[in-house]
Amino acid sequence: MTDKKKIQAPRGVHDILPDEQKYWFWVENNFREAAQAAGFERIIIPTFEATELFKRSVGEFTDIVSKEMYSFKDKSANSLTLRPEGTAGVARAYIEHGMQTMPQPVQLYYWGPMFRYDRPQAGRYREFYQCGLELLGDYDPIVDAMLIQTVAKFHKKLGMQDIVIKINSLGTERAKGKMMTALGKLLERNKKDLCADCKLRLKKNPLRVLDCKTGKCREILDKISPSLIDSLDDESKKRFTKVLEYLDEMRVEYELDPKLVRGLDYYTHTVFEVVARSNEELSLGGGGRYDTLVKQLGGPDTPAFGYAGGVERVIDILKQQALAVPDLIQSDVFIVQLGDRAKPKAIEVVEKLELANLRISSALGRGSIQTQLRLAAKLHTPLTIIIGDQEVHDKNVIIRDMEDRSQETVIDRDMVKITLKKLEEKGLRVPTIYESR
RNA sequence: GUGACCUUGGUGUAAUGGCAACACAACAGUUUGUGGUACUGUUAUCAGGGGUUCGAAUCCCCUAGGUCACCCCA
Repeated sequence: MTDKKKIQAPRGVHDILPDEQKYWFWVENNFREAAQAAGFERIIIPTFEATELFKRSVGEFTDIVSKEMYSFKDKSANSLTLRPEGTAGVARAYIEHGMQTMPQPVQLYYWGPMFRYDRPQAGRYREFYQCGLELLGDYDPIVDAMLIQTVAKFHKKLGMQDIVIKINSLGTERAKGKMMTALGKLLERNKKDLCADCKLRLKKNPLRVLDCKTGKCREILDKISPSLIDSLDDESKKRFTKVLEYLDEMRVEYELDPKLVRGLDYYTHTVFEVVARSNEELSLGGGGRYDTLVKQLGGPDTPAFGYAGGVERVIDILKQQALAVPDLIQSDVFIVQLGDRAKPKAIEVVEKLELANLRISSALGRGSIQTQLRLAAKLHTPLTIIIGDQEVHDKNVIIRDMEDRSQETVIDRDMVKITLKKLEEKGLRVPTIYESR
C-alpha cells in the first residue's frame, strides 16, 4: 500500500456491481427464455478471433473495422482482434464445425461482451454486452419474420413500452448495388443542399447519407426515399412483401423505414432495428439477412438471418421507464449464531441446508444477534435460523419468518424439511433450467 | 478522431486563495438471546503529476477518467 497511484478502469469499460445485477439477470433470463422458446440453442464463441475474420465479414471500410477494432499481435505474431460483434464468429463456427450437415436451419443464440474502440458516451462503451440470435441455412421469408417475432417477444417479456421495430429491405446483393447507384444519382442532383458531412458520405458510401439527422438532408431524403423501394428488383420486393405479411399474421408491430440501412457490409434483403420511442437516436438492437457471408468466409452457400441487441441500452430503457424488475433473493435462509458453542452447530446446519439445494447466507464472524438480524433484514432473506447455546443443548433450532416475525422451534431432525415447507408456502423456490416445468 | 463542460470520503453534495463541511452508507458501541427506529464514535494527504503563491480543493499546465455534441453504432 505504499504506492499511492490509484489504478482506474480503462476508458469506456465499466463494472457491473451487485446492485445492478437484478437488471442483468432479468434481461439475460428473458432473452434466454425467448430464444429457447423459439428453438434457438446457445453457442459460446471466443472473445477474440483472427483479425482477418472481421475484415472479411464486417467489411474493411466500415467504421467498425477501420477505426474501432481492438487488434493486437500475440507472441506468434498472429493478428488477433477482440470481437466487435458476434455474427462473424458464429458464421466462422458454422463453417468450422460443418454445421451444414446438421438439420437446417441452425438456430443459435449468444450473450457476451463485445469491444469497440470508440469515444464513450451515453449508451456507448468500449466493452459492452450484446445478446444475439442467428438463424443459418434457411432463405424462406418466414424465418425472417419468426426471428423478428422472437425479438419482439423478448422486449415484451421485459415489459418494455413504446418499442418499435423499424424494417426495410436492401434487396439482393445486386439490387443493393443498384440501389446505391440510384441513390447516388438522386443525391448528386441535390448535392448543393446537403450538409458538409453528407457531401463526404456521398463519395464514400451513399447509403450512409440516409442516416443523416440534419434538417435539410432529412427533407431531401423524405422526398427521394420512397422511390428507393421501387428500385428493388421484383424478386427482392416480393420477398420483402412476404416477410411483412408473415409479420402481420404474427401480429408483430413494425414500421416501414425506407431510410434504414445498417453499418455492416454483409446485410442484404431484410434489415431491422429495435428502438424505443423515447429515444429513437439510440437503437436497442438490430439485425438483418446475410446470405453471402458464410460463402464469403469460405463456407458453403448458406443464407442466414440474425439479430444483436445492446444489453446496456435495454437496461437503460428499463430504468428510464421505471419498469418493475423483480428483486433478487440472494439467499433463502440466514443463519444467526450466538456465541462460540453455537458456531460448530451453525456450520452443520449450513451444510445440511446446502445439501437441500438452498442458498444460505450468514455472518458467522459477528457476535450480536441484532447485528445479524439487521443484516438478514437488509438482504431480504425470507427465513432466519437462530442457534444459541440453548438450542445446542436442546438439539433444536429456531426458524424465524422474517416477514411476520413468527418463530417456531423445531428439532434438528425436522429442520430441513420444515425450512423447505415454509419456503414453498411462500412460493419462493424458483425452478432452475434443469428442473422440469 | 474533433469540440465543450466536469472529477472533493464507499455514494450524493458544500466550501471559489486562509483550520475540508453535511447527509446517507459502512464499521464499532449503547445492548453475548431477537431486525429496517434512536443516540455516540470511527472512516478524505480534495482523480494523478507538475507549476504560481507566505498559503491551493479553489488559479495555470500536463496526464487519466466522466458527461454532452459531432462522427459512428449495440
